[in-house]
Amino acid sequence: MARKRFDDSSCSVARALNEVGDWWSLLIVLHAMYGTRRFVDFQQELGIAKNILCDRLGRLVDNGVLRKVDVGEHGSRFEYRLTEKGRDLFPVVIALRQWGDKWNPAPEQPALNLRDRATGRPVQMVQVRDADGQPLSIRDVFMPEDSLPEAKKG
Amino acid sequence: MARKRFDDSSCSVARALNEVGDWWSLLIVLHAMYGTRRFVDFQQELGIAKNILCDRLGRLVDNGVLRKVDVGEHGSRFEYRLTEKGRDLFPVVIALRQWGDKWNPAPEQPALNLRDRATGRPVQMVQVRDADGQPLSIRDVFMPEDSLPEAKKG
DNA sequence: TAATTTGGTTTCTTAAAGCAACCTTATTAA
DNA sequence: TTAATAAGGTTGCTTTAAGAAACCAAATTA
Repeated sequence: MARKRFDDSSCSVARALNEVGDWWSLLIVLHAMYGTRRFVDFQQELGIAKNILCDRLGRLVDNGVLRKVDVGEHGSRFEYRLTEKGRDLFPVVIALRQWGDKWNPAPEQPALNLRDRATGRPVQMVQVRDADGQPLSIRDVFMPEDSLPEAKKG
Repeated sequence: MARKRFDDSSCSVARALNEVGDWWSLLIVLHAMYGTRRFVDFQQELGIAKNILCDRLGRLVDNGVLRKVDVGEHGSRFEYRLTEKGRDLFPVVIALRQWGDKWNPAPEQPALNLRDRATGRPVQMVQVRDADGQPLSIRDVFMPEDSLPEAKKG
C-alpha cells in the first residue's frame, strides 16, 4: 500500500482521515457505538483479521478514540470503550449511515431506525444548519479566504 | 493491501465506506466541494499520484458521486463535478471537519469557518437531533432490534 | 488436569499505493 | 510553422500494508 500519511497536513479533514479514515477504523467505532467492547466480538462481527484488528484498536487507543480498560481483575480480559473523542464521531457515523441508506439501500435491509430514547421518536437527518437551525446545502454557504485549503490560497 | 470489499455487506455504513471510505476519495469530494474540478488541480492540491487519482475519479464517477463533463468542445478537457449524491456528502464532510478541528486542531490553522451565504453567519455544529431539533448524544438514542447489524441479532 | 477462551504475535502471500517515465491530443509561444 | 507546454492519462516497477493461518501464553471453565 505504501500509504501517504496526513499527520502534518494543514487540513483537519486530512488529519481526521488519518485517524479514522481507513477501511476498518470507522467500522470499529460504529460497532463500538452499537455496544461492542471485546476483541473477539469486534473480530467476529467485522470479519477482520486479528492482526489488523490489533493494529487498528491500538491505533484508535493511541489517538484517544478508544480507551483500553482492564476488566476481569488480573489481566487478559480487556474492553475497548469509546472516549468522549470517540463518541463525538456520532454525527459523522450517523450522517454516513443516512447517506448510505439513501443512496445505496440494501433491498432486504431496513434503513437506520435510530430513535430518541426519551420520546421514542426517530431522529432527524443529519444536516448542516444555519444559526436559526435551517438546513443548508453546499450552495448556501461560503468559506472566508482564511479557511480555504493551502493550495487554493496563493 | 488485498482489501476486503464491502459491496454486499448488509451494513450501509460498510457499503458507504466502500465508495468513499478510502484514503483519497473523501478528500477528493472535499476539494470538489471547495470548488476544484480539474484533474491537474486535484493532483496538485492533494499531492496524489496520477494513476491513483485516475482510479479514484473513475470510481467516484462509476459510483455516481462525481460526473465527468467534457469541456473545451473537442475533447481532452474535462471537469469532474459533484452529483446530487456527491453533494449529499456535505454533512458527512463538514461533521468530519468539525471533529478534526475540535480534536486535532492545527496550531497555526484556523478552524472551519463556514458561513451562511444569505446572512453571513457561521453554521452550527453538525449534530444528530431529535424530532424537535434538540441535539442528541449517543446515550440519548436507541436502535430497535431490526436495525442492529447482522452479527448482533442471533 | 485438560480444554477452551481471550488477546495477541509471527510468518507468508497477495495486492494496492506511490513514483517515475512515457504517450496522445490541444493549446500557446517563438 | 514549428517547438514547447499543458491536460489527462497509461504502463511498469518498487515498496508496503492487508489478509490468512499458524502459533502462543495467561486465565478461565469443565
